[in-house]
Amino acid sequence: MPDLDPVDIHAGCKTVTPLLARIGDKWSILVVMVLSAGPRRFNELKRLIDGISQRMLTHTLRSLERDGLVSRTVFPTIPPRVDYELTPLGHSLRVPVKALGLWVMENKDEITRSREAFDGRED
Amino acid sequence: MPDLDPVDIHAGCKTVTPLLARIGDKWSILVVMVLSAGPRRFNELKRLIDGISQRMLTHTLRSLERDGLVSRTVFPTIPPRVDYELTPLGHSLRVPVKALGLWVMENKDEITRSREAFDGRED
DNA sequence: CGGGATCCAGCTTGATACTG
DNA sequence: CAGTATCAAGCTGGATCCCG
Repeated sequence: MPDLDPVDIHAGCKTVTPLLARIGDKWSILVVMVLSAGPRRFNELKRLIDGISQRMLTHTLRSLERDGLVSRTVFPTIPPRVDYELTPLGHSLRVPVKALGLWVMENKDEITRSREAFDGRED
Repeated sequence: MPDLDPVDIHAGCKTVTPLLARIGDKWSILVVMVLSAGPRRFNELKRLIDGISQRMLTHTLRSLERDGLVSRTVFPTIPPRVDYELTPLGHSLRVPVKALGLWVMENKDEITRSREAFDGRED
């Protein structure tokens, strides 16, 4: 499959890039990976994810929930308890993301060297 | 490989997320995919990539070049001619990106439905 | 032709304070 | 405990003009 048709390329990228942008934001992948071990409560996530603010954790979880990657379960107790868990869709996303992660691990040194070479030849 | 260690997860994500953010920007994937068919000149790319501004094409190409995904060749003719081409590293990136693209194609309907359901239950 | 320089609007992220 | 509200800073992307 040569996929050389510019129209196809555009159509394909317009659907893929938004997802890449979504999971490329500052915290989404981290949240997904932490949740891959099992359900977690809000403050549990906040503790496990070093450096995230309350606001950004809320935002990230809302976005993931909206896309159907994470489910939110409220226990009407006092104090309130809310569990977040990866949906099957969320779990399935880990497969291609891990493939990309593997690519990065295999090539990050080359990328680093390329950057240093590029930055070095600024006269 | 259970990868349940929070430290490992953090370490892994801190290396993967920056790349995701890079190729998740507005134009990078599109440029890479168009270049996968072979080398192109600057204005050729600008014509092929609908809607990109001169500034963003320059920026995107510079970033990709810095990371070693794209090579830049200048022909000292008049008028000047500059060819951009995917490096072997750039070509290899297409594999995991296509895997992610496939995941999106398979699940975009479910994502769309989830979003509509989520937005619908805003009271 | 292939850019660089400048300016600006909008979005993303974070700090902080408050609430049921 | 699990958020919401508000504000501010920084970054991204686009429009426009200029240049060898």
